[in-house]
Amino acid sequence: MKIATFNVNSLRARIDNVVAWIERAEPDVLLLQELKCETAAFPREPFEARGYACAVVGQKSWNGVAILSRRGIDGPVLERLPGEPEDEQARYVEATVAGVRVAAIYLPNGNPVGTEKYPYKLRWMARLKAHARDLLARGGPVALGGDWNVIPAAADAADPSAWTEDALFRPQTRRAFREILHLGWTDAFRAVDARPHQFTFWDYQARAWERDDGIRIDHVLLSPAAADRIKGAWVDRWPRGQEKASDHTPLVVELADD
DNA sequence: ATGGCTGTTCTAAACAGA
Repeated sequence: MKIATFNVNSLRARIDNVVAWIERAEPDVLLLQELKCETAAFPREPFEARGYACAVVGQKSWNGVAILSRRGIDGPVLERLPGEPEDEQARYVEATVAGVRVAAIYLPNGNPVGTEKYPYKLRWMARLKAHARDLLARGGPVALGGDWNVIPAAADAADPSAWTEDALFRPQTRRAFREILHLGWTDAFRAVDARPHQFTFWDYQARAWERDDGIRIDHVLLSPAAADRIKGAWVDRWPRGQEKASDHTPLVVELADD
């Protein structure tokens, strides 16, 4: 089963790119972030026509996440991360696909540090940690995939010195990410690929893509029962080189079928 | 560097992203 995560930076602006990539890569499950559209405006037709069921949590203008699956979607569908009921931002959706519990997450960016945005990011990570512990307690295969907005280590940035005070790389951010890993999760990409500088995001500015000046911030974390089934994990750089590309590119994780 | 791009939007001399 191929599970992919892709921050599309507006699905309506990117629909041709996303459909072209699906036809090329044929993921079984696609976790989308930054839909930038309301749930009712989600373009289901091109996906359903290709056999994908859709679980969508959208929001006007910003955020928005979805799970697309060509192996069906089973409930219960969880449409928000527990722990802060007043949080209205569309950043979490979780459902079951072929016996695997999968979540699409869009973790807050947190910049600029020094505003309310950074504490919100840290609270969101604490909520995710608590929920990740509950998910592990169930014992089954789980994949938490998405735009984590975390650079885990210096090897995950072309120029780590440029990110030292950034919300994506501050020690507090990396510590919160490690706390989740240490519950028993596996960074699927790092489990199979030790090479530095394997990026999933390149800024639109300053010819960052052409200079390979990127960061690795899109991740799939696997529970032990899922990690035992890893067949491969790779970054697919093809979409980032296309016209009208998102600033992110997909990460794909392949799990052995039961 | 109040820089650099790209998207959505109360079409902005704005705001957010990362």
